[in-house]
Amino acid sequence: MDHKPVVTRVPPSPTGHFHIGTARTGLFNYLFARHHGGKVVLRSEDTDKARSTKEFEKEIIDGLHWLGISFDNEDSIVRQSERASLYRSYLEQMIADGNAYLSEEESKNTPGQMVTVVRLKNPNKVITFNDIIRGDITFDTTELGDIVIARNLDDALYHLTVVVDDFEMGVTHVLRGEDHISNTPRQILIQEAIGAPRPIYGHLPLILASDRSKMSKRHGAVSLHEYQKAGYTKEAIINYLALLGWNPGTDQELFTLDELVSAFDIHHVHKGGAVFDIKKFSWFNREYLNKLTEDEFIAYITETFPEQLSSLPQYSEERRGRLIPVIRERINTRGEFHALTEAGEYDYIFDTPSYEKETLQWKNDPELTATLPRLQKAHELLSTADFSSQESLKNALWGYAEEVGRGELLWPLRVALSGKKQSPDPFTLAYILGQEETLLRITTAYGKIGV
RNA sequence: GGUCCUAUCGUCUAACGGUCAGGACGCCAGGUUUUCAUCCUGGAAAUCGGAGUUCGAUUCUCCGUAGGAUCACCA
Repeated sequence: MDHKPVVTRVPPSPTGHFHIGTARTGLFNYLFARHHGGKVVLRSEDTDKARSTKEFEKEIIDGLHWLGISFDNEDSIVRQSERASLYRSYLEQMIADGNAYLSEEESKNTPGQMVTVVRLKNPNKVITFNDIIRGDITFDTTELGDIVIARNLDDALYHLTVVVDDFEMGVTHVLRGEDHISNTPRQILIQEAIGAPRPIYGHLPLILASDRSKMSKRHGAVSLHEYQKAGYTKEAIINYLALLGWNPGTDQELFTLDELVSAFDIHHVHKGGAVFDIKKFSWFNREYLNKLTEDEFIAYITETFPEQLSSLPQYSEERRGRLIPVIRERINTRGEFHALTEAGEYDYIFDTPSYEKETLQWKNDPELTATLPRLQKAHELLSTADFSSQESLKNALWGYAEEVGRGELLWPLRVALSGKKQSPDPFTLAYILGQEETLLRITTAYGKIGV
């Protein structure tokens, strides 16, 4: 029975690439707000002038948009770097009220230099706040001391800006990473000092690396861009991220963003951290790739790296086009597609394969020459076959294959066409290669066997 | 180390105090027209430990243990 409309916020700090964890926290704020018919506001926490950049800010905002996460202040995104005078007025009021004071001391950043920082006058009390995910959490703030809330009147620090902005922007629910739990008591102290109401807090479990520590660069890819580049679709990313630390209470696993909005229930958020499992993530990606039409799939493959297809020789557009669906069947991501073609896995489609003639021998045959008549018969059948589809080719050969033995015919035929022991089935191969090349390779095969 | 948080298959997770502890990913086996892949079927796989409350604890309480987060003039 919430009477106040819900307002959540996503406050990235543009001091680095768009972290996957930031994306998830943003997603949860979005889902919660939209589920309750409320608002989500975006705020750039760029008070650290030394580390914040416009480029990072753009990357993060673009990333959020790419994922489909929209905000209610799209045209007036709040930048803390532009609100110094607002923070100054709060600082002055706090000092006037005796809740903060100017303190002249040696700079921690540049030792030897004296500076005048603003410190909060800590009332030294025990604070208990209710976390919608974890229940009551109690801290004794005494040990915090008089925390520094601004480098000077015009240079406010994180804790102050967060509290002021959440208040000014009417934020009702603060959903953030578990790593902020210990920041909460000091922010509550500031709230009380400026007379701001306490929002409802909810601390989300962290995304963990496989060693169960907070996922960071040293564990590998952490930025959204890296996954985007590897070919993870936004649908898969949203879906997988939503299910890390949250469950719908049913067995459903595949969700669109809109479905997540209606299914989202903050009470189904877990307390323990969740290990990021790239295997399951890839499975989600594959699920979404499977929904693509062939044209969409080709667009997907060439989306960010048109040159990826160039690892497949250009000279045979036709074979390339027929090969793509075959590769599609065995990849989860664009990156895997790239790896396969780069590794030359399908070179035999474009270049005459080289192989030892012994490879042509079917395991049940006593000697290699046994395959000779079958290849000749296959050649004969294929000379008049309809090459317009895999099915028609299968029809052309199947009767004979049944008669002489499937493996007896199909095995040498595969090797003749691919030069490999592992490949798509011969019908598919023949279809991709086309009649002329198919017949040529069969001829080459029995030429190898010689007589 | 102080403070805080957490604890169900390898991983993500489900289970009004009463279930054969369920699902998914992955893995293994078998099958689906010859190999790989796909697909289908099946299988192995978990309640951190110890007390207590209770007729009955995965579930509630306490104590351990383990893991994590955080201890800035970063955010």
